[in-house]
Amino acid sequence: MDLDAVRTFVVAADAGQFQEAAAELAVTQQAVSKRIAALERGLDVRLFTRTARGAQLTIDGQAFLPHARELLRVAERAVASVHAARRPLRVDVIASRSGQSGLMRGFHRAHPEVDLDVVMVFDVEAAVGAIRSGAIDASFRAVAKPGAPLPDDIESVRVLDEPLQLLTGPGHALASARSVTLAQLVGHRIWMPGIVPGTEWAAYYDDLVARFGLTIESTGPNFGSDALLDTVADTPALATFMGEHSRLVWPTGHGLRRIPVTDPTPVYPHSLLWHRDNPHPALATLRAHLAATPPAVDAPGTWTPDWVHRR
Amino acid sequence: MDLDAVRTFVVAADAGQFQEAAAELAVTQQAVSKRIAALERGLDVRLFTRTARGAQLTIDGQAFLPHARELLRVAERAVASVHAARRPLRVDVIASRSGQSGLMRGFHRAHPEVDLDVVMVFDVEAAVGAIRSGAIDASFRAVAKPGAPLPDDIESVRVLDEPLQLLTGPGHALASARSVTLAQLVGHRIWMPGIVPGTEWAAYYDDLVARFGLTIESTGPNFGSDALLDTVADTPALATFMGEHSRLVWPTGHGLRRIPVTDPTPVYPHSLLWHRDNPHPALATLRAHLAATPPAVDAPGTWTPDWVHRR
DNA sequence: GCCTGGCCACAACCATCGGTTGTGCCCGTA
DNA sequence: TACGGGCACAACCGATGGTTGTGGCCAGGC
Repeated sequence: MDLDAVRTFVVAADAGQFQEAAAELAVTQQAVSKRIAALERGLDVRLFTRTARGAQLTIDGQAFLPHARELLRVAERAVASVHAARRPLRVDVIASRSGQSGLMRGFHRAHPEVDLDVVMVFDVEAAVGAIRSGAIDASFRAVAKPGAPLPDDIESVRVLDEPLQLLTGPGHALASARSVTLAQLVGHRIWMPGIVPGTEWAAYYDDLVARFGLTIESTGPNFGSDALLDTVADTPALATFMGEHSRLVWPTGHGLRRIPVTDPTPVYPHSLLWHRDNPHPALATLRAHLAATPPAVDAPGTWTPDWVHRR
Repeated sequence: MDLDAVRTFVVAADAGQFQEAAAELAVTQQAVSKRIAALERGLDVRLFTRTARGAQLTIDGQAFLPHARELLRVAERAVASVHAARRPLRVDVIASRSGQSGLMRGFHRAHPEVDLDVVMVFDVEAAVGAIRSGAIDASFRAVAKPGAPLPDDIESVRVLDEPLQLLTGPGHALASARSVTLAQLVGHRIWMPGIVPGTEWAAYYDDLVARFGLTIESTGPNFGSDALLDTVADTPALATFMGEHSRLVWPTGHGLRRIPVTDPTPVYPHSLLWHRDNPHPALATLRAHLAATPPAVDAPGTWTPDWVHRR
């Protein structure tokens, strides 16, 4: 299937004849004829009945036409998604299934007319670089990590404090607890593979460890959340942290438990970052939406690192 | 933009390297490299960063990826729409904006999972032929026209009586009437361009004329409903009939009036036609849906031609 | 009833494209 | 430092898709 052939088909169907379609496409009538013939050969179906006064759609052609138009629409949007001018709002998130994705879903429900592209860059440093270069329009990140304040041209606002929960298998010592305090976690092994030193998320957990004396291991390669959950479920001595709003593919029959953490509740501080001069209209819409659904940040009984930007 | 290149892009993005993508696509690594390079050239953007250990998506590549997947999905559905096996349910309607379209919208709301293709064939005779050949699965038509009973292998059921309304411009003698009787219409000129002798809709209006002594002119070419509405709006001596449920693009500022017709109310009898042996599962769903929303047909005070199939 | 005009398909020809093989460069690792 | 894995470039070649030229078919007019 060739998109040029599909476009030719649509034009010919609208024109009702190959000749006019050829003129519109600035090719010869014979070229149109060959394109349509090739499309028909590829689909193994007749799309037009050729008459002396033009070409008329067959029933199959009629059925195919709206799909062809849709195909061209989607192709156009695909091209637009990588073209700087009038492209969808491009937002970076820390993980596709983590807390800010909920915010984005809410935004999409409230403003379905806004086109969105979601990407993931490495860390807040890369995000800031991408925002400054115009590669992305906004980023949900924790800011700023120690010793690296945000540049002047990057603005940010706290939008969500996401409580961390303890995730354990059924055999874990704390598996049956309704909730646990941070003090209770001292001495337990908490496993979070994939933490990369130097990133803002690593800094967050470093601070958490230093402040409350926890034991967090980030050894071993990160094989994805499925493998992580499998391991935690099968290893009574291991637990892990997980954002309250994260939507994982929840394995059934593993007996996994999500346990709230209290006294205080560690919360991951998501901020929205954007460039001061970014003119994308949808960025203003997103900011207005987030401002209109005021987040509960720095609530009593919650903990964030000292270096987190306050409102 | 070449769909093969898009497919290659998706496979390479999933694989994380060109080599593996090449194996999966049964081409050489060099071919993959060239396809991706061509796609990047066409989009004027870099989609991968090439490393010694594979190829990684750029931010643009990440943004493009879901659009590429969507593109392939739509292409697949487009191909399926003309392939006999497991294609969408293909339904013929008499006009895209007439009454049965409302039924189809209701069906689509109730069963959004059912894929539909809507086509228009010439008349009930062509529809029966298309149903018997398998070109379409069902048809909304008035059956049967005089002297042409339905063949045994075609089944039908009345699904909707659509009242006809009078459509006039603001200067028409009946423009301010709340309703009109058929007897009142005698002597008025009713213009319905595009009626083709020999079709079932022509037979319907022929019967209407013969029974109530109306004057219906079908002279002149049919330039579409827009032109019809324009003419009716500007010509005080002209009116036309229109189905109560038809959804036209309603021109504003023309002062067009829709006036119910009574004593009796002429109704257009839509039936669903299908082939006795058609195994398409969605056809059963459609029939069940229509049966579950029982139509009011042959209601008191309505008129249909004698030759219309009764329940 | 024949001629004419409009429209599409087939044939021949040719440039471009997209595939292959062969090879070189780069980078992470033993 | 040598090695291996992965990607890009070059040369080559068949397939593809464009063009021009031509013929057939059908509808409408003389």
